[in-house]
Amino acid sequence: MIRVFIVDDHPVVIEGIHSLLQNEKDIEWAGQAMNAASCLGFFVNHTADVVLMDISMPGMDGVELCAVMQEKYPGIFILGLSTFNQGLYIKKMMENGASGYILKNSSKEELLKAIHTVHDGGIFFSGEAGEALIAYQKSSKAELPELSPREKEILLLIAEGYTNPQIAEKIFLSPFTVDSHRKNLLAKFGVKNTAALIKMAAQLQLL
Amino acid sequence: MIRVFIVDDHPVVIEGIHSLLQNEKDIEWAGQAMNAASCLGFFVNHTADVVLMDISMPGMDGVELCAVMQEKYPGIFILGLSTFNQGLYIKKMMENGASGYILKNSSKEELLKAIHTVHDGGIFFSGEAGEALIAYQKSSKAELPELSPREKEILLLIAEGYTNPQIAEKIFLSPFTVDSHRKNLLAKFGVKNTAALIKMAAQLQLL
DNA sequence: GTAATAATCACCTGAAAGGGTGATTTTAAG
DNA sequence: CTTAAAATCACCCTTTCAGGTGATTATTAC
Repeated sequence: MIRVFIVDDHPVVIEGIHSLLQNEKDIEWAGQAMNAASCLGFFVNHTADVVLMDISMPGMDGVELCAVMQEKYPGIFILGLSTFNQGLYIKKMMENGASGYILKNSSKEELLKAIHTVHDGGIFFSGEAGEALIAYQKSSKAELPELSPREKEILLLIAEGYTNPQIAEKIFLSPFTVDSHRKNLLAKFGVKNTAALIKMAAQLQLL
Repeated sequence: MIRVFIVDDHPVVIEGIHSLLQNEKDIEWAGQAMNAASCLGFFVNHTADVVLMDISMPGMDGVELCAVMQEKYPGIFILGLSTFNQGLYIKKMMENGASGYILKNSSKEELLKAIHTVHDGGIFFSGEAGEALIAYQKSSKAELPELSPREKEILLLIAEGYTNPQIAEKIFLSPFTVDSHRKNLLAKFGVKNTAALIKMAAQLQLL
């Protein structure tokens, strides 16, 4: 018997998964939560075997919650859950100890398979999620670069449309310095002009 | 008796809404579809009163499908459905004839209220959706500019990091022409350099 | 304390972008 | 058929960007 708990801020999704799982003999509905706090509250006095966790929630998101849960309850398997097929998120979830990732547009069969696989200690990726992850890793060795505070600041100003001289005036620096930071940004992102820089920054949610 | 049909590519969502509505006496489940084509197929021989329509689907998306449905079956009320609270989409759905918009993280009560309101010929916005719409209209006079196919094409290439000469070579145009398009893009977006252009394009999901 | 990183400043050069103006040619829509 | 919009091409000039190289001064980590 696998006790399944779900954290998702969409009642429709909770209801949908509940409904899909309710006739499964080897699956027991442990409970549900609509945000990270109420999830953590639940596990103070209860437990579960597999937690289905939405990636995007108000307040603490799935990525963070995943890390906290794994630290406190390392025996619980976490299965990421999202409508998006965003490689970056999948990667972050996995780095934080999730055992798999499944998209909400998966079939009932796929959902069950994911739960069983994860419960048995395996790793599960729904087809599209796997593709998204691979596509992500291919498309961007991206590895969002480590930016210094100054670089982040200047990146934002560049994105706003300010030129080097304008930025220099704005934050009281030499235009040469601003230009150095700008060039470092290009180097760190591995791109060769501002257009590509801003595009990547946007995709990495840095803006 | 209100016959409700749903179009959504997420089985979990279909199941969830089905489950939420199945005990409502004045609501009848007309059917479901997981994409635009199968939805249009259904309405050839059947009908419904209210259609819950996901905004983001593979192939034709909700915005387009909404327009097609409204043209063919003007008597059917359409209620937009999404996990996102993106003002831009809400606006487009409404422009294409939807009668309202509701987020998937709404409660059962809100869902029922939305269905009834729309069925009675009213307009319904779930709280957050309304806020998102207002926030969108405030934040960006953005009004995503109408771009010609050529402009879209060149915008993408600029975002990829290609320079005017490179783009010219790639699509067999004079560099002067590419530059003209580029300047038109800056004008249409109301920005003064590439950085701001790409940032806006990214925010408007044009990349 | 010392090594590594961040932050700062400087200059040279050529390429690219941005502002302005104007024009011809398709193509689509009425 | 006519009008509007899109697409095409051209050249002026100034600013900004990008590549390369090198250097000094905090700040932080070990």
